[in-house]
Amino acid sequence: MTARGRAAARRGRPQSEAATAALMRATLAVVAARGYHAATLEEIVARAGSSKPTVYRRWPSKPRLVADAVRFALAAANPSAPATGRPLADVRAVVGNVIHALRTTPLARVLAALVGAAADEPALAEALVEVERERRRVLRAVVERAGARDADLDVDLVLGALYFRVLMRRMPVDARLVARLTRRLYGRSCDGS
Amino acid sequence: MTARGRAAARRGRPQSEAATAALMRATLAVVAARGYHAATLEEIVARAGSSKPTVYRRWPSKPRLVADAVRFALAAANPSAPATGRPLADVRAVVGNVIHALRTTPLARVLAALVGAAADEPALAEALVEVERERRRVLRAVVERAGARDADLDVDLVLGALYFRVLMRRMPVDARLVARLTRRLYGRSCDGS
DNA sequence: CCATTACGATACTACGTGGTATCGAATATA
DNA sequence: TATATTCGATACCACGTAGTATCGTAATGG
Repeated sequence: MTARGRAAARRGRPQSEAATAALMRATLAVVAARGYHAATLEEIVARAGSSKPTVYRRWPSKPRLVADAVRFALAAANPSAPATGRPLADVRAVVGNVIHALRTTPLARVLAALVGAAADEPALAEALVEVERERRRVLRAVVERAGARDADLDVDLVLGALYFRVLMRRMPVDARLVARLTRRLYGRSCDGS
Repeated sequence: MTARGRAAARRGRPQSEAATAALMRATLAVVAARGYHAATLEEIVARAGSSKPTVYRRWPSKPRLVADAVRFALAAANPSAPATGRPLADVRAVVGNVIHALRTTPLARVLAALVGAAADEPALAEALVEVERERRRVLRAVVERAGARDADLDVDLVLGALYFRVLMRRMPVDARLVARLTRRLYGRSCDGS
């Protein structure tokens, strides 16, 4: 995704993986703080203790840099689905993971930036859909086991409610949403186990 | 919101309301087509058959222009809540209105642009929250009558699922979602009427 | 008819910023 | 040691565009 092909240990100085990781982190932080367009390469590079040429040796453009930074963030915040044998507990765990990521990482603000910039930059639209697909894959598995008749709809409901709060209402997500959501959708008065 | 105060019918040539409306429509169209940042005043003005000075006589900046354009769009697409006496029909009607607006107006793409730019431009964040509040006011009334225990949560679920599809999954909303949503949340197997 | 204000057209300024070129130093292979 | 490639620093260019200034003209009120 970033370095050039692993063709038999090339000659000169190798690319610094530390610099790459620092750039990913700095990109996320600056995009989260300023939004996509107001995030400047200058600030990203300064924060990473790196330089613009180092960026452009890895990524061909700003949108591609940001798109990879988003994938980098997701990989660290989307653990695979648990399977404890208690379906409701699994749902609560996954929903809790999403909420925790939205509360404690810059991912929420970064996604907001992506949603707006996706119209302009195809690379960002692609990254956005990938993020959604990965989240969906994990959540769908547990809501199916919880007895959902229309698992796709349930995923839209759960993720939708969470992102709606963050992106449109612009209010922090509350950890108690885990209980409210699971009770509403899989509570004792309806089906579910 | 745009013209100056109605202080005793001032002297010279009055501001053209036709030009104002044309600018609102053109702003919505261009922001929908290009996103917030790539939407240029030049293109908006050309499309409206107007000029930049005419814009800046009404709004002090681009974000304020776009913010008012969003309010303008919402006013045309958010009818007040019906009260037919049949709660489920009322819910279906309001959800159907939202879906219809998302399908047939540029509002969806405009909101996507707003979500991203809101981090940068306070005026857009304000407009975004206002749009959400108006939608919520209407929808909340009908879901309360439909017997929702936690009306705020239900509004988040319904609007969240719809906007989630549009903003993050980037797929068109389907008119059949009305039935799937209302059945899932207020269907016969649970409470509801 | 005169003063006032808005109109659309056009040219222009000011500024930010993505991206490139060029440096000397560092780190790798052969 | 020679060669290749990366590193961070810095300066620079090219470009787009928000916003302003200045036109001559059109529409209102006094």
